[in-house]
Amino acid sequence: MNNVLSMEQTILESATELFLKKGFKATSTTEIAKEAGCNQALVHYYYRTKDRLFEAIFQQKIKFFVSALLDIGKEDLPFLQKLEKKVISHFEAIEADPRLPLFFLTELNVNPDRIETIKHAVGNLPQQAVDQLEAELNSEIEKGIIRPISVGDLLMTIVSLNIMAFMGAPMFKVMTGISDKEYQKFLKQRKMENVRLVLKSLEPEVES
Amino acid sequence: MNNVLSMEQTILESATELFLKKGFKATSTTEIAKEAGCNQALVHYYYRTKDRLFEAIFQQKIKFFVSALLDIGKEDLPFLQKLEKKVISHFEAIEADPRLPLFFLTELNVNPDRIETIKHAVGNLPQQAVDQLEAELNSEIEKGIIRPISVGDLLMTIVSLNIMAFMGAPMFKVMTGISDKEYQKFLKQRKMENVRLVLKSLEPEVES
DNA sequence: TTGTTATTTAATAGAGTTATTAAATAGTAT
DNA sequence: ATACTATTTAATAACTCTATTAAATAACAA
Repeated sequence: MNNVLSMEQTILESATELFLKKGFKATSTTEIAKEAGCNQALVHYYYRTKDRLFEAIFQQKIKFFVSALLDIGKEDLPFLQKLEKKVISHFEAIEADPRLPLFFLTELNVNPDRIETIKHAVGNLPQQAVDQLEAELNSEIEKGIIRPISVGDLLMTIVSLNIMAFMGAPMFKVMTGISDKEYQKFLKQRKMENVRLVLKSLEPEVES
Repeated sequence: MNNVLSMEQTILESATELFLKKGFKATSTTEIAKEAGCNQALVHYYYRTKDRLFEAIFQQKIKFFVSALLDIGKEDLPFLQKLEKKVISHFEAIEADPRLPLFFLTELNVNPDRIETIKHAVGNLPQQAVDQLEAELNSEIEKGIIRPISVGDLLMTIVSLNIMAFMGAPMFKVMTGISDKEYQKFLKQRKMENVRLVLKSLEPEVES
């Protein structure tokens, strides 16, 4: 609880808040300085350019987000139980900062070059995790425990359900007309709903 | 195929492309004019302010998007078949312009006031559609054909799966390392995968 | 206290932004 | 051809933004 942060840190935190809230382009270094309580030139003294400052934050957030999603439970549980845990921890990782998914998607859309930043920040961690999941998945499929499904489809399902539960809030509220409080209630039970959906999606088809 | 659009129309179209690509803040009226092939002042002559121009486009796109999602098949089909059709037409509506969901979410995030624009543009159409779906849903639940589920959960599932299939592309590519071409293949089969997932999610639970 | 380095600020160049105004050009009706 | 209106442009006011530079202040070691 060091309440006396260095100005360099304070600037980083103010910038983080503003970039997450308004995006790269709509945030000015003047604004960041004002928020941090310092002269605008100081922002440039510590981080040289607005873009470098942004990159530092973007990279940090990507690392946090990806590693939160990929720390694979190494426990030796049955596949479906491990998967359940994974869905839950993924959901909770997004819950920890629900602004991140939209932040990444937006900035990647405006400036696709930042994909390189991501690749550099996360390395081949995702690829490894996907490969491992795929191996386990195929093993279960062969055993007939779950229906044939590609690892891409499974991942897309998990990520879609979990991310949109948070990111889709504004749209969802408009469509259904529910209040913030009701949405909080909705979110509380949505985590287990997503688990149920994912597990259901793996059940072998019943021949009709 | 009227190739000779009025300059007013040309400006609107150029602005649409730029706003969709780079967002409100990162697009300048100068750039719009250049793209349209006219003087910058002309943009203001026709639309007065950048914000009014944006609002016109935002409203138009919201109307297109929402109505595409809500034109409920009035055919008298069994519920699950109607639902299947709905999932498919929703998917295809997004496919028609995959940039729209991220566009709405981003601009709504930067400027939450635009929710009013949406409400004004779509009126109570969504509420009506949701109510109707809810009635049909509850009727099927009572009949025991599908498991108890809230209309919110069902809608969230459909919208999540369909939107993220497109919007999540950059993230998905980074995670799995697949190419654009492979992603196109993935998308082709994803539509029916989403239908399967939604229908699966409604199956009554088997008592264990 | 003096010298040295680190932190912070004021000032400003240079570019880009929105929006307005008056003038120029094109189009059309009489 | 003349007058009237619609379209388009040039010019510019008033900002805001990024980045740099030199100067001021604070911190600290000798």
